[in-house]
Amino acid sequence: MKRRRNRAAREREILEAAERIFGERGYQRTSMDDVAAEVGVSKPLIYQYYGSKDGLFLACLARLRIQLLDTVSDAVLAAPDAEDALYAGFVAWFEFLDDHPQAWSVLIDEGMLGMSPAAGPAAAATDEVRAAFIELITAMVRMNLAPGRTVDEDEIQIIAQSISGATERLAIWRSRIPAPPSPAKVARTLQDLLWQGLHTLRNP
Amino acid sequence: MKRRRNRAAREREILEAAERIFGERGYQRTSMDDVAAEVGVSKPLIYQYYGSKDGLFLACLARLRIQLLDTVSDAVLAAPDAEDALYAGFVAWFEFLDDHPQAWSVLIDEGMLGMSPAAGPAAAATDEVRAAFIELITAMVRMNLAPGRTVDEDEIQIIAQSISGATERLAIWRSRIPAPPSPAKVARTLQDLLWQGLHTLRNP
DNA sequence: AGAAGAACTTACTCCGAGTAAGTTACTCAA
DNA sequence: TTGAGTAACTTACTCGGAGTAAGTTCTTCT
Repeated sequence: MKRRRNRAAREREILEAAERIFGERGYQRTSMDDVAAEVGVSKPLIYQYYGSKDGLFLACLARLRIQLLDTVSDAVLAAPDAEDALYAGFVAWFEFLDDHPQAWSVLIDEGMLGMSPAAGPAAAATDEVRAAFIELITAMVRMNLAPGRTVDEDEIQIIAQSISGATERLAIWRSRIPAPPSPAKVARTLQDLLWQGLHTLRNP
Repeated sequence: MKRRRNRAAREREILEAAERIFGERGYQRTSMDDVAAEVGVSKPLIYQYYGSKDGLFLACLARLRIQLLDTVSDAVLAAPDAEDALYAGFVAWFEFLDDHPQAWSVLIDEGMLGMSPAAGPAAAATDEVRAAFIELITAMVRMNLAPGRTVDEDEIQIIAQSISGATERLAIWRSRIPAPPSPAKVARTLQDLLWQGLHTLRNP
């Protein structure tokens, strides 16, 4: 006869198992029965706590998102100036993903880059994660822009979206090749690529 | 009593219906029965011709990929110099996607950006599409690099991946906002952002 | 002790991918 | 022009996984 636990503890236990299994097999290949079996609990209990498969996945995503966003934000805020902030943000991003490979799997597996507009509630939450990053990037872009220049909102958005897309794709690329360049190397190349442009944007 | 058609004609008919329905509802929300009903044929026939849902989706993707890649390649090759090639490629990319919204849906809905590493055969084919673009971008990056500078392979890859990611994310962003900036505007901003950096990359 | 509610399970339904085994229309050789 | 052979097509399933109805058992608190 198995010992019962209170709800909060069980939820945590389920979440940890889900994070691990989603990380290993991806969203599609993970069944709720798998998670239930891993925790040693029956499926309906998970439904009671998380509502649906999407709900469970979202809960995993939320945790990881907070960790990642905090890590990057902290690095950015700790930087002495605008140029360093951008670089530090890049480094923090790639290092976090190196250090949390399973987190990464969850984030990309139709969590972060499965940007499918019509692919269920998970996609919506994913957009929320990304929106937070875009906001952070937008702030940095503003700080980095040539002083005294007027640059319109569209341009800032275009740049922020580009940087977001670039870092996401780079992360995926790095995770799939045998000997990826170091976070510092990637961050520096990105920095070199963008720095000049950010300071010399023509007016519209 | 329904008229039978030969295989090639039927395959084309199925492919067109699939492209439309996948475009409207996305991969997940489309069932093989839906497609079969749309064509007015039974499900096993589709399985006979395309093997699986992934197979059908892949076939759609292949067609679209060829169109998109051709369009962008043509624009790039027609440009008079390296700087224009990059710009022309960007414009062609965004214009194509504006003109083929349903194609676009298929491409991103875990087709192009549903980059899920473990999300089935479709993901693998998607990588193939992207690889072709990366190759094209790599060639352009080489042409655009500061003459006389030695830049290592890693750096070129990093830059190409960044540009690929940036354009993909920009495409998604544009498709989701009410009044997106014109292809020309986006292309020019990207060009301005990258041009300086490409020509002043430090050596490693 | 025993009532009340939280934690948990059994035993389903339903839907969609994929398939086995057959049936019907077309075609071409005699 | 007919019937053998084959390509086109269908009916009627299986199977697995998401989600649920209706309970049962443990725990706590008076």
